Amino acid sequence: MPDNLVIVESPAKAKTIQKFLGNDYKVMSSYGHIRDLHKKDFSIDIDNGFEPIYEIPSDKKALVADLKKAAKQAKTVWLASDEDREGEAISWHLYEVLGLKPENTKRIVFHEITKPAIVEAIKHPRAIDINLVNAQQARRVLDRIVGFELSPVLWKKIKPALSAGRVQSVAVRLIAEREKEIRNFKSEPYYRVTSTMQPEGSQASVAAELNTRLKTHDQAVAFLEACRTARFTVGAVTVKPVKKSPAPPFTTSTLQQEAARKLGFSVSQTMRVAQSLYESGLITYMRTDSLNLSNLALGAIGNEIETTLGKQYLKIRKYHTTSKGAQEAHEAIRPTAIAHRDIEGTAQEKKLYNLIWKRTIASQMADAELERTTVDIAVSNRPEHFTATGEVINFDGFLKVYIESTDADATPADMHTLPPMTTGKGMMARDVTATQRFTQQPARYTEASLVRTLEELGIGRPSTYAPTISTIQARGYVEKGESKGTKRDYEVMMLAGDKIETKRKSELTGAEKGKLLPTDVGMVVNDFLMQYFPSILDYNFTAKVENEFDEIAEGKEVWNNEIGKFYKKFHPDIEKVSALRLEHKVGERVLGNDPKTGKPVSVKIGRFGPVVQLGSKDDDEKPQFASLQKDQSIETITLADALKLFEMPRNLGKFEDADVTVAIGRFGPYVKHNGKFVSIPKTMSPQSITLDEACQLIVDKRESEAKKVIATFAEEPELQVLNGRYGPYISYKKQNFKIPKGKDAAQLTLADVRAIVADESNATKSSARRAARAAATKKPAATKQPATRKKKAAKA
DNA sequence: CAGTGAGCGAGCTTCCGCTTGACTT
Repeated sequence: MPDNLVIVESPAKAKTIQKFLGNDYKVMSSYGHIRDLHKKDFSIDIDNGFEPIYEIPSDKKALVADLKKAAKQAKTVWLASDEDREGEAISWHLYEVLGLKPENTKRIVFHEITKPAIVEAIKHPRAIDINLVNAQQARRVLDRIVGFELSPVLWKKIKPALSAGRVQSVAVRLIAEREKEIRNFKSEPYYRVTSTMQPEGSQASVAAELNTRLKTHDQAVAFLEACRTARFTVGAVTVKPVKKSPAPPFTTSTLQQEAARKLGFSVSQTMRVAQSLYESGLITYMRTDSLNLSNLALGAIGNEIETTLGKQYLKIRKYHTTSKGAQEAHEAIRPTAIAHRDIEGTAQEKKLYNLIWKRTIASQMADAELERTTVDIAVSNRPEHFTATGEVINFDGFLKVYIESTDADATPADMHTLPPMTTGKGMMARDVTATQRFTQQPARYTEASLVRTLEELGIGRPSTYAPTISTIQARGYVEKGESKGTKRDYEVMMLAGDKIETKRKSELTGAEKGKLLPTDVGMVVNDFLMQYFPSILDYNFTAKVENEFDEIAEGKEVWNNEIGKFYKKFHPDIEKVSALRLEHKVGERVLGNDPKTGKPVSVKIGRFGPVVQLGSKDDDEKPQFASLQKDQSIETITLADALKLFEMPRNLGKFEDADVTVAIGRFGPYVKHNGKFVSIPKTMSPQSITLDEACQLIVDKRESEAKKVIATFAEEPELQVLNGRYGPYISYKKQNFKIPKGKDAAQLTLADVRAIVADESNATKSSARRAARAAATKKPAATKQPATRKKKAAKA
């Protein structure tokens, strides 16, 4: 047993450091925090200075026992967790739990996993910084107080199992407020005027645009009329050098953004792939807010650029973070060996690695030098003028390797040159076009753009961006989905030759895919929290408490006092709001009265989501309830639409002596007959479907069911060849397998099928399991009702 | 992807940050 025990946070890191330190050291990992507040209890002694009550979670007990044993055998224990608030606390918990002694415990830190950095760190040990630890305890206790006092208020006033917290509630607020902006947005039309011109005596064509937008149809027509007889002359020609600089190397949030834009990865997908690259030793740590690259890495990158591209492409740069609250315990995300351009791995791993490689290289490359030419073209009978621009790259610099993407809809940087034009030269307009455009509504958040905004606000940490997005979906506050656009007409007027031609065209506007949309529950919870707890939802709340944590870390404030001050203000609000007696349920909207019965109709959040209610609970008769459909919302539903929901279930009549009923279930409208269900296709509506149509659906379903089983085998009842929506497949113990191309499903023998199952399960085991896991974590977000979902999960 | 289909008076639910692992009834 070596004399020295080194404890780091991550096992992959431990492996690397073990190599650097050799046999005199044993390097182990704590796997993050080893101790925390109890999972289920409040675990804060309010009356006793907010003393936290810690426990070692059951899944960490074996690990802690191992660490304890190793610590006993070592002469010196080196606590090498990260140099930030959380890392310091991890070291402190280790010190306490392992029963270490000051004389044989050393605290060391490094910001990069390189041999020189580790060796240097060993030379400069220090003691645990208890002020920094206390700042972490304050952070932990504050989050627990906010989360565990606020959430029960929501259970009581809105719906069980909801949650609120310093980070997630602000994330929901951003999405909810953006949606309100969009709902209130009034699009204004305007006219954009473009022209294809050609210098006199030349065949070259020049794309030019008018320097102002025209407001109305009449103004656009008047302008085109003027152009009919106008002369066009080149005015000022300006040539300006333009420099472009590369983007800094990746942090967690910029990696998530670029992987979303360039590769279409979700935030959690990016982290999963990055984790596997990290574990294979291919990239540095993937949860970081640092832009720093180690000197060792800079040397290697410089060498790579110089030898493959040439010295003129090299420019070593030091980037400094500007993001709020960055703790910079690691390096930026980079390849561990820059000479490796390509790696072995899955397609996703290759793509993500390639992205990281390019970004890292580009960050140390020379600026691109461009020349931008702007030509003004005067219109003889109008004050406005056209402008044509051209761009030439004189030196491509970093553009040779990497161009950062933007969120704006793909507008490729159209690099083009202009033909020679000098002041005074005449221009011919081949055509002049006025196109009606509309001011654009604000864009909804994507996962990645939400992460960017949270980071800008200093809310959340690299390790929590992906989990936060999962949480707000799992709670049903937000859904990832498409918003159907609306069709909009616009006009295009074109002057060609002597004629002005007007065309009407139409486009789809506001259609978005993969965007984060607030649900009714999300909206109601946000409104509620904004009304009663605005200080917690304040975008600056985190920044403010971070300042206090900094004071604690510097030893200027005592953490218990700071939490005490907060609690004194916060807790009475909780008491007050819990005791409120509200006339209507939170978020309830009264739509009017049912014309038939005169009873009131209202919409609100029920136990299982948004419902419409007919009648009041004070009536003699019990009120009737019906769930809102997926595309309906509490805020926008009309009385007429709400009343329609009560028409379900409808009894259409009898078929083969059994009732045929129509209803709307979790997965849309369906026909029920004799205990069997058939989905109603989108082309029909549950309100208008006839008995004949319904019977047809039932018969069709029977037919496809009959065709479903292609082959079964007496020897293996669980093995079947079935006909699915996407063609024939093999089903075996709840798993499905593709049938290889070129084989006739009906002709397969038992041996064939067994071979396919054996082969497929061997070949795709890891990826299939990974996919299953992804689906399992994703599902809760997609379905609407938590209660039924849980039952299912338990069964499965 | 391979098939699902309710209830609105049981119970329990929840935070943020560190880190990876993964029973077979």
